[in-house]
Formats: sequence, C-alpha cells, structure tokens
Amino acid sequence: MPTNRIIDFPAIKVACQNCRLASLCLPAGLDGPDVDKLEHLVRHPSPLRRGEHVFLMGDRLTALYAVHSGAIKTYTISVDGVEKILGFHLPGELLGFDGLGTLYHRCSASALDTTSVCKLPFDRLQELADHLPSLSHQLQRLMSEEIVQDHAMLMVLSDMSAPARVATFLLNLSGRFGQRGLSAQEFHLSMPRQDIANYLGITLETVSRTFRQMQDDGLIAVERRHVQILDQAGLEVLARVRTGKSSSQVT
Amino acid sequence: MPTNRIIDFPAIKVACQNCRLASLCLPAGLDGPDVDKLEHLVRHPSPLRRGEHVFLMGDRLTALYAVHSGAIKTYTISVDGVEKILGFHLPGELLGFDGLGTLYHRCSASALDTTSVCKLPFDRLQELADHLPSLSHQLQRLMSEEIVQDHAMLMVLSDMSAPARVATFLLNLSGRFGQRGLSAQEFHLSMPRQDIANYLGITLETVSRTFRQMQDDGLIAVERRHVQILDQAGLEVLARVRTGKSSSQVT
DNA sequence: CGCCCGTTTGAGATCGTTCAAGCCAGGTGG
DNA sequence: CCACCTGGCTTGAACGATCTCAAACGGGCG
Repeated sequence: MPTNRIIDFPAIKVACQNCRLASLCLPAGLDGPDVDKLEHLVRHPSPLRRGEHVFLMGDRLTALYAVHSGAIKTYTISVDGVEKILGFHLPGELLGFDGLGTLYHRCSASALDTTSVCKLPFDRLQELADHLPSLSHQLQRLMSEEIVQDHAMLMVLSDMSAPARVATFLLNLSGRFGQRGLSAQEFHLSMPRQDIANYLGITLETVSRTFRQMQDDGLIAVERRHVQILDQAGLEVLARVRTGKSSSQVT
Repeated sequence: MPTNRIIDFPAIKVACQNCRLASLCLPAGLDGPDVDKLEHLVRHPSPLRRGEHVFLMGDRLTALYAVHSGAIKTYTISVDGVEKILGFHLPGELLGFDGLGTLYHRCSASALDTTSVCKLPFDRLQELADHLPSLSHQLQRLMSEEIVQDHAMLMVLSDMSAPARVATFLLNLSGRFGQRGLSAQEFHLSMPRQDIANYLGITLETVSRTFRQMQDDGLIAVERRHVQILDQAGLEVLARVRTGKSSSQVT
C-alpha cells in the first residue's frame, strides 16, 4: 500500500468548539469549559477509505468514535458466517457503545465512503466522565437513544411489509440528513443495495423492486445511489402498512 | 378494587446485600460499602398482579426498576395502535434505560405474573452515581449489555426462520433461568403464545405449530405453559437455520 | 355446569424469496 | 478513443414459508 502523500491534513483543525455537529454529538449539553476538556483528549486519525475498518468485532475497546464526515456501517458476523448490518452512522453519531459491557467490541465498523472519525480514548474519556457528571450524563443519554433506536428497528423488522421498511428507511435517512443541515429531499445513498437489504431484513431484489414501485407511484425519484423524495406524506402513509401478523391491536 | 389485607409484607426484608440476584443486578461490581449506599435508596413497592404496569410509555421517568421476582414484559404501541413486545425481563434485570435520553419512558412495562420490583428513584440514583464512579460504570455496563441484546434480537428478526426463532427463544430463556439457579431444562412460560409470537415477529399459530413440530422431533416437551428441553444440542442446530435472504456470506 | 379465553389444528392465499438473465456505468487496456 | 470487462443493479417467473381465516378443543373460573 503506497503512502499517499499528495494530500496533507495538518492544516485542517477539527475542533469540537466550532464543529457544526457538536449539538448532535458528545459535546451536546456540556458547558464551554467542559467541551474544552473533552476536546483535549480527542484524536483525529487520518481518513478511512471505503471498506476500511474503524474497529473489528473482538478487538479490545480502546476508544469510542464519533463520525466526523462520511458514513460508517456497523455489523456483526454470526457463528455461521452471515453478516448482519446493525446500523448506518452519519456525521455526529457515536460508535462503540456495545463494547462498554465487556470492553471488547461486539460488532465491526467499516467505512462506506471516505470517512473521517474523531477518536475518544476510552480510559481518558472515562476518567474525565468520572469528574464531570454532565459528560457522564451525556454518554448515558446517547446510549439510551441508541437503545430507543434499536427498539424502533425491532419494530421495523418484526412488523413491517417490505415497502414500509424501505419507506421508513428513506424517511429516517432524510430526517437525519436534514438535522445535519443537508437536504432532506435529495441525498446520496452511500451504501449498496445489498447493505440496505441486509439492514432491512429483505433481499436486494426486493429493495430494487420497491424503489421502482415507489418511483412509478411518484413517491421518489431514484437513480442508482441518488434519491429524491417527491412525496414525503405518501412515504409516511406507506411506512404504516404493516404485515399484519395478527398483532394485537390496541384500540 | 378491594385492598388485599390478607397478606402483609413488612416482615419480608429485601436487601441487596443478601439478594441472590445481586451478581446479575445493579450491585454487581460494587464494593460492600457502595452496595450499602445503593441499598438505602431502593424502594420496594407492593407486588404487582398480572397485567399491572410498572410504568407507561410517556410517563415521566422517576425511577429505574429491577425485577425482584416474577416477570415483566416491555412493549411499545405504534402510532397505529399495534403492540410490539421489546423484551421479557426476569429477576435481576433492570428496566427503564430507554427513558434516560428524554427522561420520559419510551415503552411500557407490565407484569406477566405476580411480580415484585425494586424501585431506584432516578434523582437519587444519579446523584449517587455522580459520586461513585463504580456505580456509574455499572450502569454503563448494563446499558451496553442491553444494546448487545437488542442487536442479537435484530439478527433474530431479520435473518431467522420461524423454527430458528423459537429455538433461539427457548435456549435464551433456558440460559437465563439457569443463571438464576433455576432449572435450565424445565421451566414455565409466563407469557401467552400471542406474546411469544409478537416478540419473535411471527404469528401465534406459527409458534404453536413450531412447538408441536419440536415435540414431534423429540427436541422438547411442551404442555401449555410448561416446557422441558430434551435435546439442547438439537435446538442449537435448529437455531442456526436461517431464512437465507441472500445475506452476504463471509467465508 | 357452562362460558370464555388461550391454544391447537387445518387448508388456502400471499408476499417475498429464489434462481436466472440482462442491463448499465465506470474503469482498464489496447 | 473505443472495446471490453466487471460489479452493482434491475427485471422476470416460479416456488415456498408463513400468514390468514376458520373451526374445534380444553382448562379454569364464576
């Protein structure tokens, strides 16, 4: 692997203080001076290329990571070698919480695109959190939100028809892009169809067919990785179509 | 609702110090004196009857709860009124982590059987944790483990055939009963078929048929709520039968 | 004793998968 | 600059696991 010396990054100063994502990330809810302390322990490894890993399942947990730019997928490999994608992570989101129990990573994380991350060495982060309740609480909040997200995903996977899953996925991405100041109507999918399918618990053919159907219905315009949301309300209706499964209805 | 005064509980002193479940619960990893401090804030509400709630989705989070005896289910109701069961909680397990982000409960929790819980008032718990890093870390660990569990469930729901789901469910319960010093081979299902089905993302008819098939295959003996595991290895094999779904195989 | 609810069992319908072929864009080499 | 090749994506047709609908069963409780 030749060392790429054409681009040099030292000039780019990434600081939580002036990061547009601070309100979505770990600094949220911290006082200025506390953000300063947090910032002193953040490291900025050189950007990852597509497919490179942030950490691998089984690695000792040495740090938590925040996505700074690009996109990351987290996934596990089951005993029989099947990959299951657990989530896609956009700028401002933290990775690694599932390793805090055992201090070993329980899933792998790899870049979907050229991606830069902020590294938060765990020992030092923990030490700081022990002295800053506000930081400790913020970590707690973020973990809690991950649990809530996972619960939402459980609902998607157990209850929803394929079109509802895809609609939910697009709306979720759209909302997250919007939060980050990007267009919520038009965006780029950094993951292949296979990964979307895996994440949603359906096949890539079904994803493809569903995209087409949505396009024919005028809900979206999709061209390979480029997606445009034409009828958000329509998607929201579609997202509510359950499979049924005789789930107990509470009226 | 008549007040039941036949049984009186004051004589029953529930203390973390001599609770058989301490090693699975919040006191795990705390020093003796710290357990003592924790114990001073624990409250013991009178037992819940089947169907009674520990908390409701939308309630302000005032406490975390540990199951002391019995069993609890947590579930959400989606906008269109469909119930989705997120988990079953056995003695020693904590509830409420999903409310730490917003300070409102994001799911409901109800008793599957007569159940007693230990109530941990949140303000006081947080305050104590701010001064006891070991408690804070233990909370962190438990939340992390919940995330890991949810991830395992995502895998079950997106990848597995109905028989594999049921087998996984039985093995999971079996293991948890074993950890608690109960029989891992023979146990009681405190939840109806409908709830098992809902939790596993299949229909109650499929659960019923799968139980029958497993019984015919000599893997289990099942009689209504009573289950006996006859061939654990066989169940483990069954639990690995995926639906396929063209998931990327990593060999 | 009889009702009711949870459960079992059966037969047909359906959604999504499977398998298979073709397409398109981007990169490579002539 | 173009032909070719590759990998990701699309499209089609048939199959099958699981759902749906429906009916019967049985244990527990009033």
